[in-house]
Amino acid sequence: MNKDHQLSTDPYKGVRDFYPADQFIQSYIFEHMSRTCELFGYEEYNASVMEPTDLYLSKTSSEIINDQSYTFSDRGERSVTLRPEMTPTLARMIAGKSRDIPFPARWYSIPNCFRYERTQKGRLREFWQLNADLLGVSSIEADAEIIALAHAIMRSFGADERNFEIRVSDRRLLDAAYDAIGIDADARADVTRLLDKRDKMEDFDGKLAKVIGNNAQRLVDMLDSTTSTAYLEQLRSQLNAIGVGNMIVDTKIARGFDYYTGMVFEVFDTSGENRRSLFGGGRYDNLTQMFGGEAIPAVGFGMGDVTMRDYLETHNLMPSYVPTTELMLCVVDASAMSHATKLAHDLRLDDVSVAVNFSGKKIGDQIRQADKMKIAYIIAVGEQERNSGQYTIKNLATGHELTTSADKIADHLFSAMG
RNA sequence: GCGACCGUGGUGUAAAGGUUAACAUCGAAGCUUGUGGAGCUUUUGAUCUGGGUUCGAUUCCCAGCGGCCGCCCCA
Repeated sequence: MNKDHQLSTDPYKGVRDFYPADQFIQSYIFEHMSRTCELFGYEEYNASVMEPTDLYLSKTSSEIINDQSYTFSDRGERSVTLRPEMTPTLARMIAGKSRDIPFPARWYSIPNCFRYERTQKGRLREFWQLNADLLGVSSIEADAEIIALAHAIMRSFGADERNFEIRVSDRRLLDAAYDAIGIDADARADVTRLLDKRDKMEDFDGKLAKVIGNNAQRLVDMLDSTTSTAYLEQLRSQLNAIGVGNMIVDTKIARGFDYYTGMVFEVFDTSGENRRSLFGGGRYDNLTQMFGGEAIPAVGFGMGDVTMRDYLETHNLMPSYVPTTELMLCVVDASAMSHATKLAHDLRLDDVSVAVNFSGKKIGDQIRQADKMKIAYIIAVGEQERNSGQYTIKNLATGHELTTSADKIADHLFSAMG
């Protein structure tokens, strides 16, 4: 080992280590996402984190792929990109087997994605993002289901409807206004991006005027005069019928991306200080066309782990750590070690998660260690137990003890002894 | 890519242009050779990196790196 250069224990810039307590939170978030998706009939899929760079070129601006992605050449001089998002991968997979997939298809995945950019609150270089998509149908019921799914996941985390709201709009509103005013195709993407940031931007009017001149005021007036549409009201009524009561129409919601074609939505944190956007999605009916086949209508959303973790912290919804290890066998002296490992083996056959303490430390230290690891139960194993066949289960939280024979230990643990 | 603030043991804090960088906590050992949470004793362990100013820099200055926050961007 080179003495001049001490290896750092820090993770790479912008990515996280997940120590057991962190991974517990991560798993908690993933499990609620997965479980809720599956309750709605969504099937899980996955893919490699590496994609050919070409996949992102047609759909994405060159600045983004050049400056904000992890792109490198492999040994065969192919250009490879670590996926910055999942949707192109999904479109690729769907288009590749479109004849074999029964539509409508309901798919979800929780991939990690990479973006090479400056880190800040809620934004890291590696994040995980639930992607849930409903493909092959363009009906309003599909739009409603996607929003209801997003709502159900928030509820599964314990979020109250008062603590978040679902702002919904429709890209067709924008397109109609663009048509009416005669904004040319080149300017539309820029105008949409401006509109998307309208509330948080300074001098919005000035910047808009720069792009479309004196049509700016007409456009703003036209959009502001539209408070809702028949479609959005129908969507609201469908959502009400399936338990979603916090949808609001907000025609200022645009979403930054060009590929949306219909309903768009964004979920906001409504807690006092930061009423920020948590995640969102919408309908994109043309995306699979880039693979040359027919267009497959689709609607979906992406929900990031970093933002959700922040939300859970803000609203005191973080779960407390519970280790999967239920029991630690504390070995009183070295001569009892083989007896303890045999007992552990038998308990595992009875489905008990059990660890044997190999430390050789004093029994008190072993108990302290089990307590620090938040393990619920310990059994001291020594000469007494070996001779008598009787074991004392101790609950570390309450201090209660219960003595029983080896074959009854599992039953007692599962019947939630105090 | 731009800007603000920050960088002292594993963690949280303190101090000072000049003797041995302090406190708490955690870790290790013991008081206590079969039962944890308290107490006491002992003990390991730190000034991000490089350059400059200076007799002397961990402290001041510059750069880099890292953190955090904002902007840009957000596929």
